[in-house]
Amino acid sequence: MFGSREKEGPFETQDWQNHFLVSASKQVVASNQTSPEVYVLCSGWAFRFLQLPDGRKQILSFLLPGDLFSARYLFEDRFHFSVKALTAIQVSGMKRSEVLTRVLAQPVTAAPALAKSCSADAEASEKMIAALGLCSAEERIAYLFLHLMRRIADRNVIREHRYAFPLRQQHIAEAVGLTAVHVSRVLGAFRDRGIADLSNGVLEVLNLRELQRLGSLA
Amino acid sequence: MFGSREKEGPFETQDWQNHFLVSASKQVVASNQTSPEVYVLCSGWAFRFLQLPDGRKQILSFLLPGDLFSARYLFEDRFHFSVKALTAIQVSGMKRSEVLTRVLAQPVTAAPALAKSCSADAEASEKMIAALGLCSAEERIAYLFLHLMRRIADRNVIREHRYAFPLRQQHIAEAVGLTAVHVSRVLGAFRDRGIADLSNGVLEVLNLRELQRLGSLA
DNA sequence: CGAGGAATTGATTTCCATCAATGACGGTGG
DNA sequence: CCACCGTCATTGATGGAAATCAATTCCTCG
Repeated sequence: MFGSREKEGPFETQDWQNHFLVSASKQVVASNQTSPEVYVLCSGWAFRFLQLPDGRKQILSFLLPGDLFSARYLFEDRFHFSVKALTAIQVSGMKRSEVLTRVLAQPVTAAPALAKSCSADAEASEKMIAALGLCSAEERIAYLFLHLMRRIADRNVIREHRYAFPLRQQHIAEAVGLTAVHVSRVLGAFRDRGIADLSNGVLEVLNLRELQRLGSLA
Repeated sequence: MFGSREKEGPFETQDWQNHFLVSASKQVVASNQTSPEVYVLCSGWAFRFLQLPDGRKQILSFLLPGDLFSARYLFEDRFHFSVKALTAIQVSGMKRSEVLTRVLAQPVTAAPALAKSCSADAEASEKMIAALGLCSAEERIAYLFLHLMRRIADRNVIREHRYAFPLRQQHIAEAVGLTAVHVSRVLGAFRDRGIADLSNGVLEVLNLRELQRLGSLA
């Protein structure tokens, strides 16, 4: 595992902590893999996904800086998904046993924080189920944009409705259950209708109201 | 809330515990509702769902006897989904504060159990995302059948590949993102091809291999 | 017996997939 | 510097899976 990760000496600061770099498009963890560490994404974008034996791939969620790969893996050592770097990323791995000891020593403060993280993940998953089960192509893509915009805005200051957005159309397709060709058509329609423009890794929102009307799910 | 639940005297055994009955098709909790209690399904089937303002409805999961409405709601008092009884059911409500106190008093034993429950929920949600994003109508329905069969088999002894299965075709449709009409056609095809027969609330599996080939997702 | 929900079946339409060709870049090496 | 290449995006033509519309049958239950 981590076959192609690039370790850097200066990051090895503690025996229970472990930083490394992964370049864009490289896989970070594989489904079914076990690991004595839990991971946090420190910089860049990544995504979690499932892959079927026949090659079909479903992106489950995108990971942004600060995200745990998944909060629930504090108590489980086998991954049930794979993770791939979207951009070049920095990852921090921490010994599970160490983290667990610290968490269990402070249950009253740690438990709600963990629960909150799990709960947010679960809520996002369930909203995605609704989007996939109920919504049209346009609605799904609008939903994905709004969901990611909110998460980005929670971390960064956004100017002029412009968001750094390193997704290829193929990633959007794999996240919302469409083909890349159809994603291209929908994005073209969004541009033509003055709703949003995703080009060159930047998402520019031209008509937030309309985007919300399509993708709010609320 | 619980506007139409039927409370029964004999069940009021403790001040922090609270049993009641809900008849088929009645809603048990509403999205956005808060509650000082956490709930366990004691008998019958129910389902969790999201509903959009325009009326579209997505079933998130089915609840079987023994299921918590959702493990993560130990730490949160606002539901992010609604629950409806599929059959007549018995529900047990327990004071959240009471349960929480007991859990936090025994973090080393309770935390992994809770985590396991959350993890199972999350894994199921993510597999459903993959099914909706990647699979055909036949594959999705086969997946739903296999998933529920496994959960039923964990609780009951199953004879001759026959499972009590109180779902209407409309429920299947709302769970896997299809219309009831199309579900009818697929179920008809399953019968014609000797794969499975769902009639009168009983699912009979005629060719498990083929059902697994369609719906295993593995 | 009649009423209403559930399932089935047929006809048609719609949305998205598929197949295929082209253009726009950005890097690479001669 | 520019020909070459691979990746990504776009666009058109066609096909297919599931939705929609509509009619009929089958139950169950009052």
